Amino acid sequence: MLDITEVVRRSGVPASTLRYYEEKGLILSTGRRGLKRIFAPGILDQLALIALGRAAGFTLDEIGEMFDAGGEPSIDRDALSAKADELDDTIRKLSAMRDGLRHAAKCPAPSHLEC
Amino acid sequence: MLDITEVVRRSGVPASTLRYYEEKGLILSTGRRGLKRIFAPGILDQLALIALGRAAGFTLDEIGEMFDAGGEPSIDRDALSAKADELDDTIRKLSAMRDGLRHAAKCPAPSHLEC
DNA sequence: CTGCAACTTGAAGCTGGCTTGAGGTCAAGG
DNA sequence: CCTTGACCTCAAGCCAGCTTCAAGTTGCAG
Repeated sequence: MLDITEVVRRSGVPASTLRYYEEKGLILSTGRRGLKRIFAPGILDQLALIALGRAAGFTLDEIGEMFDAGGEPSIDRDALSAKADELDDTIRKLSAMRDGLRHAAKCPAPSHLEC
Repeated sequence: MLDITEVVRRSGVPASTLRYYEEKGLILSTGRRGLKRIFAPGILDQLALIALGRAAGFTLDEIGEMFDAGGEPSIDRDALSAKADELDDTIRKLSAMRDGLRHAAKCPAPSHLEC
């Protein structure tokens, strides 16, 4: 069991954000020591997952639909695989962009037109 | 040459957004017909590029640094390849997440713990 | 020449995702 | 037992990225 200070230290996520996520129902604190929130160790993976989802362009609400407050994937398998497909699409586009950038970075032609 | 109405129709990007992008210096209108902005045909690719960048998690300002208002990649090749590396990293993470989602969607175990 | 629909501008407003601030509460050290 | 300081709550504020609104042009149909 980790108190909030420890979670902040280990995850790098600010306490204000943890409270905000809890309020939104994305995470769950398992109790209090005095005033301080206490979290289960799994919170760390869960926060990593949320960060990942954000990087993937999902909103907090969408992430909330994909995983319950305990970090378990949603029961709605269809929704999950739809999100996976969305991700696949995003990944393909980003790969194209990355290749484009790398080419632009290397290509010695003064203007891109001359390639 | 396309007038703004045509650009809206073909790109799906609202006029208000086009004006906003122009104000920010991300795109350039090449003139006016009466009041109406006129754009070069390349604007369509450029808008696609901006959408891509946004999906990749770049801010409008970052996108503005990667490409000039004409849509040509920035001269700063180091910056471009740095962005490409960032993208690579993002892509790796998203792939991991996609695989996780797909697994969760398929795995028949009642709880994820039992895998 | 008149009307009017479609554009224009500039400013204000909205949403998502947090952060900040004022004022309160607790537990641990001295 | 009392101070201290880290946490608490609740409300307000902030930034990015747009959208909306009021009021003003303009080209074109009739």
